[in-house]
Amino acid sequence: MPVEMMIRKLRLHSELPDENVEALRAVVTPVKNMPEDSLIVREGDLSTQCCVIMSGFAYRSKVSETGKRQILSFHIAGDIPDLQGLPLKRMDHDLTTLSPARLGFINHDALERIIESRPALARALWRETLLDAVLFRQWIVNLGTRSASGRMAYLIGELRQRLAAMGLVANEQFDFPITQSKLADALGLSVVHVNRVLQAFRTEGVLDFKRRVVTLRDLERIVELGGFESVEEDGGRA
Amino acid sequence: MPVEMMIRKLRLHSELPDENVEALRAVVTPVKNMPEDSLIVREGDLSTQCCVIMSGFAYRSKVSETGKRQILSFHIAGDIPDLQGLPLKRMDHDLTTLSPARLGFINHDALERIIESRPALARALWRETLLDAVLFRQWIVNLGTRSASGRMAYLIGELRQRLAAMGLVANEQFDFPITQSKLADALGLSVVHVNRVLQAFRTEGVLDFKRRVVTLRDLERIVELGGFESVEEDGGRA
DNA sequence: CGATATATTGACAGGAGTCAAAGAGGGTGG
DNA sequence: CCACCCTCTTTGACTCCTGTCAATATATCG
Repeated sequence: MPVEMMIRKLRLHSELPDENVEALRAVVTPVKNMPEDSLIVREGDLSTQCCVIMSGFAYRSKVSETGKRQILSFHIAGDIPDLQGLPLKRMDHDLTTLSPARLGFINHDALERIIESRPALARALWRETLLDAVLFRQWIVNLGTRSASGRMAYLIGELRQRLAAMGLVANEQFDFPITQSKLADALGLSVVHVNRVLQAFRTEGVLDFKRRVVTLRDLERIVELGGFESVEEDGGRA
Repeated sequence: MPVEMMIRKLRLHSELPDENVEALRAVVTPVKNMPEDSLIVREGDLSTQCCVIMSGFAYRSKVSETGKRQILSFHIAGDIPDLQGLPLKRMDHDLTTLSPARLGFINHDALERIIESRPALARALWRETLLDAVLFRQWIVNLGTRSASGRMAYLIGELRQRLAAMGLVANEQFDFPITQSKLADALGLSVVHVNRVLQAFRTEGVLDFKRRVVTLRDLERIVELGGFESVEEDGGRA
């Protein structure tokens, strides 16, 4: 049951009665398989449903008027990357698969109906969209205050933590099928420089980024370089 | 009635019955005057109330482990900059006054009580927190894709638009009492370079940043430099 | 009118971008 | 099974935007 990832993540952040969880589970439509680089929703679209990542990766991005694409965030199994579309409707960015992915969908009308009578669920979803914003703020700090290698280390560190919470890290190694060009778009760097940073990490034994798989060789250094600090340990719960 | 700014902003983004607005107005406590550079809430705090800016400016910031402070956003009259504290409770960043400011406060318990029976209001607040996230995403694009002057132009352009929506821009001129050092922290640049950019803008007749007041001399250029595009014209309404 | 914060300048250094070309990998079709 | 192609990665040379350091000028304020 791949919906479990989503449930797991929600319950990591909010207390939820079983009944609410069941109601939510019931409105997730059958899974759809999508190849990599498929646009799920486009900036400007009016959303009528939101998507649940069952497996694989997705990313949100925007292109600035300068023509450069900025990747805003990466999403993993369990995430609902366009949940904010429920209240906002109009998408302010694109959502694309990074790898082949299995997606579930939740129709907005159906979701509205079930949260109407379930305040705890409504609140949990609100919190979920705000935890998203927490990551954006951290990303701003990352872009604004760190050097190229620091940014890269931070990205890997954050990803590792989120994947670990979903049980997707084994032996300090995880799947992350991304090109250096997309890394560059996420970090606000040039492809060439991303390559240089990765090379350095490899030769210095910090981490290895081969064949869609990241291997963390010196977690200590990564945490240090990325100035990474643990987040959402309690999901901000009171 | 300085609460009107907040009401005005909410209604710009969401349809709200008069009754809801009255209920909301009723829970805003009397205004408190704060001098500039006063910390309103600190990272790590558990919020029990949220604040409404009646007049003046505030900013949200985080310090990265490198010791550098990153300013995440600026807030103006009408904003509720820590609204996300209602569902999240634990603050992930600081909130500080940029200028002397008049603030109102809304107790969380009181707010919970009034939104419990007013779904439209609850939804409006949810949307408000998400519009905040829209701005964060744009800021990520700004930091990740633009040059120093582009970032500066974008900041000014965004601020102008938000101030204009609150009726705080006259003759392409508005109050913005900030030091170059804080601008640097917001833009991810050094103070020296911020100074250079501002100098250039001044001599090229793009804009003037004197004595806490910004004068836009060539809006065309600013929009062009900042690649600024209009947002929240409809607040994302369906 | 000092005292302190802020703004401004100049010289210099260096991280990251750009350009261009060469390798590697991974598919695909014959 | 190999040749070919296309995308992605890697390298090297060179440029330049932005940071750093340090000194000076200007504001602001009690």
